Amino acid sequence: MTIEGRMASIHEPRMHSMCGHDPQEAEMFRSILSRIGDKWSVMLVGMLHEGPLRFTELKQMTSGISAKMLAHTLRQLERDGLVEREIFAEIPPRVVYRSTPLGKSLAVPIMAVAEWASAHQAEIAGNRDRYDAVPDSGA
Amino acid sequence: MTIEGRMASIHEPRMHSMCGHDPQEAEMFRSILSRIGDKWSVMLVGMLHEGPLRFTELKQMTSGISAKMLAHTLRQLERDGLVEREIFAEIPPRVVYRSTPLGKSLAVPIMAVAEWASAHQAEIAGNRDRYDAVPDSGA
DNA sequence: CGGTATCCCAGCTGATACTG
DNA sequence: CAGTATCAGCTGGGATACCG
Repeated sequence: MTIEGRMASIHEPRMHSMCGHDPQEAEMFRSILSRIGDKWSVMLVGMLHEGPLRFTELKQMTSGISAKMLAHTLRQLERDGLVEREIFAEIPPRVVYRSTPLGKSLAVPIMAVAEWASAHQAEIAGNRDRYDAVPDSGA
Repeated sequence: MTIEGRMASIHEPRMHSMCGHDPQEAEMFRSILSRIGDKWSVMLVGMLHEGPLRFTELKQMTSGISAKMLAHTLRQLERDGLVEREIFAEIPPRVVYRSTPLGKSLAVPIMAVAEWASAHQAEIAGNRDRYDAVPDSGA
């Protein structure tokens, strides 16, 4: 093994070592990634990272989401321990969602990915257009 | 606004400002996130970040993936400009996939998320078990 | 080896209507 | 306000068979 190889193995995380172990761990790993990547989770974690919000506020900020999916996604995030739900016994009812410490810790790498997506969306849109326009690269 | 609040607004990215602008940009943003979060993309980007691999190697390393989904996911990543495909006109055929600079740039935040997932999988598994076991938090 | 074509089902998602 | 219930459509993704 080269010096560079050894240094890489010390400093850089390796994807293979994260998901290759046993099938159960790999499934857990993937289930977390797919939770992160589903249609609304990232956006909701990002929203709640900035402060607690109620159901309707989240619905208004997250344009396009239906009440059903908002409730469903929040239940998933709550199940994973990423958000907390607080119900106020009032009329009209008030429910506030807030990020847990675990949720906040996820928000850090999440926001890095979101920043990447934001920074490269024009480039990716261009790549997609070029790919879709050309039947194959050589012709 | 507090000092902390002002510093946060300068230094921290805000999710709302990334996806709230116009619907088209928001859709692009979400399409990138869902690409990142789909069942296999993250794993493949991670694998290829460590070096070029051929189709069969990827298939073997990424346990559980079908040929169909491997091909499909690689096409998507190629379309986005995240991976490159090189075909060698040999018998038997050989096709090598490698990460592009754009793909490598994505690998950085991707690996951070993957590390987070790896580090917290036990905690999340525990949270899920507890959530599933208890009908409601008070009872 | 490195795919594609086809079939098929589970589950995600939206729309609508209803409730405490 | 903050949901749930139900129906229905679409898509993701696996199994299998086949091709260059």
